[in-house]
Parts: sequence; structure tokens; C-alpha cells
Amino acid sequence: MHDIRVLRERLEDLRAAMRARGVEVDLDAIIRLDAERRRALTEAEALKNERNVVSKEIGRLRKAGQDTAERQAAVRAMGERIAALDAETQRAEAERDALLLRVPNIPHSSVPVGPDASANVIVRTWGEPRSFSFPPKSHVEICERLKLVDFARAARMTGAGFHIFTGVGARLERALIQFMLDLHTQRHGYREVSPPFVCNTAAMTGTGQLPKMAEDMYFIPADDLYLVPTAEVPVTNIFMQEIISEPLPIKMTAYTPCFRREAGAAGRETRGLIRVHQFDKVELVKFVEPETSYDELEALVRDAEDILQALEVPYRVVALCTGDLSFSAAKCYDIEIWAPGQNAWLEVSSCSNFEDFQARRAGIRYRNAQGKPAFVHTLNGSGVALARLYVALLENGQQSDGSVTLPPAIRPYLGGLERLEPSA
RNA sequence: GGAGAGGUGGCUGAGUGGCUGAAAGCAACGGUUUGCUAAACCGUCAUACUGGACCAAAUCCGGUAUCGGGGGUUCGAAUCCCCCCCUCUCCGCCA
Repeated sequence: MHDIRVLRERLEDLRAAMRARGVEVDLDAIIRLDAERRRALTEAEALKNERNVVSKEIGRLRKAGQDTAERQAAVRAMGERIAALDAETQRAEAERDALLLRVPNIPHSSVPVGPDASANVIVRTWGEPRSFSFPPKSHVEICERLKLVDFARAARMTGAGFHIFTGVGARLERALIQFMLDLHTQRHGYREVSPPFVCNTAAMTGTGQLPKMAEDMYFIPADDLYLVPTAEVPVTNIFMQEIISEPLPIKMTAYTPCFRREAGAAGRETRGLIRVHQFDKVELVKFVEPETSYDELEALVRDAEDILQALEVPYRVVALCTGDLSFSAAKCYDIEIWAPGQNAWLEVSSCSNFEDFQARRAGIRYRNAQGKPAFVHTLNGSGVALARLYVALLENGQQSDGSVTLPPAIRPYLGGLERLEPSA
């Protein structure tokens, strides 16, 4: 959410930012409601002041044994007007904030301007896509042949978009989670947390999933809880409504499953593990001082890249343009890995700086150098998303005999296993 | 799920419907004293919104609200009433 002062004082900047995003928002309505709110508020406060003054006087006079009936009647008469003004203030504020919650963040000046993903900029590429002496298979075939994943049985109990990891396939998934957590905690200095997999409306609003993304999330009405679409939500909200007292930056990493309804997406491009309703992810979250947040973003991307380098998966880093930026982000890099069986780059990480956009919504503050409460900057990125990483490992590691060679870094987590082979 | 107890500022902890935005202590910050540390003494020390001074920021002068959250009673609520949330204890259920 924006500071309302941005609308009052930097309205043209905000309009330009919305144009760059290709987003239509009625900023004038917000300005109008804000003015209405302040008008009613100012008048109400003046009346309340009068009421407070007279009430104190009544207290004094009564103690002195004097009659106060006339004054009491006068104050009582003010009550109706005050109540009406309070209601007006609340209405205007609620309407203003409802609109304000739907205004996306302002892209950072370094973000490339463009209408959609076609204007994204490839920042760097790592590793060489392997050349094959045979037509590389899709991970779906590999999974079936090696019995790593059971799609059909999952579909019977949950429908399309879910899967069962089986046998060594399940162990590989677990190994990857542990490998990533270990690397981030031991080498990159992140604190491991294991948060709830459901969050309430306030938390979802705090990080910006609500109100706009309500349709994309699984919701449990009986308890007013949403299944988390990303660990970003429960981890960022660890400090909701707090003034953080420990020194910044704070770096946290968490494994959670991620649940996404993403209705309507199915077909050739999303077969297998590419787009699923539930997938595992190790997330990185940072709470930092505003001055350092863009340096911290670069470091965050490197931390995620380390995983892919260790696993020897070719990837590229893409700077998202203004039109492709997600709602809460001021700047974002995607990391995409090469999947030869798909002949495509797959997004496995989105690393974003939200500046104070989430912190303002969620009420996450720290004490600045002057000792005054100020909003922190929040960042997060996948470090990295499973399922698609799994796809890339299988498709990149596949051999002509149908086996899959595993990268050395993951082998210790699989009891030294070097390759996945068909079993009887 | 049932019964009871509780939720006050960064922390601990007072608070009979008006003199309480809130005692006291601790912590923090500024200063005096001091060879350094420590101690002592003096002072400052909640947040948000809002009106004004100012081009603006910082700042200053006012106002309003906030004692878990939301309603209510009253001229006036931390204090009385109702609903909800959370914590603790006991019981029930349960991986």
C-alpha cells in the first residue's frame, strides 16, 4: 500500500507508474475520498474538543456542588452531529483504503519499461544447455519409466494438477528441500523457520495477495484461513504489527508447500510437473533498512543462483519489465532454468524488492538512526521452487539408456546415489 | 468443545467513571560530575491521524484517537455492560 501522501504530493509520478505498468486505477476517486475524510474528520475533532472541554468543566462544577444540567444537555446535543461525522469519516476512509489496497507498487527507476514479458531483459546466463545425441525426453516420460511420480492415482483423489512422489522420487524431493535449506542456512546466513501452511485474511492482505488474488487461493471458510500460495506470506508476516527490535538485516529461509488454484490453466504447456496446484518451495525473506534494499536484492538473487550452480543446472536471470511486474514488487528478477525436454526456460524463482509496500500494509517497522519508528523494506525470492527444478534435473541429467545422472552436490542427501535407474 | 483466570507504554507493574496518555521501577537517549569503567545526580523518553507555521523535509505550536479488537451506557470510560480474539490453568477430545 502506498502512503496516502504519495497521492497528495506525487500524484503525477504515481500516474506515470501506473501507465508504465499498464494498469488502470482511479486515483482521482482516492484523492476525492481522502479529501472527504479529512473534511469530516476535522469538523468532528473540533466538536470532540469542545465536548472534552465542557465535560471536564462539568466534573469540576459537580465537585463544587453546582448544577450542570444545562451543560450536560448541550453536550448531549452535540453527540448526534459527532456520530454523523464519525460515520462519514469511517465511510470515506474505508472506501479510500479499499481502493488504495488495489493500487500496485511503483516500479523502481531501474526497471525496464515495457508492456509485457516480451520486454523483459536477460541480465545474465549461466551454464551451457547440454547437446544431446538423442531426442531428450520430457520429464513426464522419465518419471513414468523410473516410477518417480504417480500422476494418475493423485488425480483420482484430488483431480488434475496434483501428484504423488513415489519411492526414490519422493526421496529426491525431500533431499532437494534439505539441500537448499542447508545451503542457505550454512553458507548464506539465513535463519530457518517452519511456519504455518495457512494464513488469515490480515496476513494475506499484508503481503499483497489480497484483495486482488483471492480467486487464485484455496480458502477454508469455516476457519477464515487461506492455504499459503508461498512461504512469503507466513514468513513476512512473522513481524506483522511489530516494531522489530533486533538489528537489521534479518534473513529467513523456510520450506513450505505452496497451494495455487490458478483456474483455467491446463494443456500441453503445463503437463506433468510444470504447473501444479501444490508444489514445494524453499523461500528466502529479508527485512532490511531502506538504504540497503537494492544491494540486498542483488545478494538475494545470487543466493538463489548458488543453488542452481551447485546443482549444475543452466539458467538465466531476467529483469522483469514494468508491465510484467507483480502487484507488490518495485523490482523483480526471475530466474529461469533450462529444461531440454520442454525445449523451454522454466521460472523457478522470483526475487523481488517490495520496498516499504508490504511493510506498510503489514505494519512492519524498525527504529531508524533517529530512533523513530519507520517501515522496513521487505524482499523475498524463491531459493528455489521445486517441481520445476525437479523437471530440469531429470531432463538435463537423462542418459540414452533411460537413466538419470544426479549432480554430485545432491548425492550425499541420497545416501551417495549417483543415478536414477529403472527398477524391475 | 466446557469451566475459570488474565491481556495496561520497549519491559516489569499501579490504576475507587472526571485531577490518568496513563504512578513507580527498569531499559534507552542527552547532560553534569568523573583519570577510564562503574556509580550518583538532572533532564528527555508511546503511536497514529489531523489543523496551523514552512516552498518542502526536519522541526515547532495545537487537536483527536488509542490501555487486546469491535460495539454500547454516560456530559465524561483503562475503569461499567455486550460480542470477538489471544494467553494461562483444569476438564473433554485427539495425531
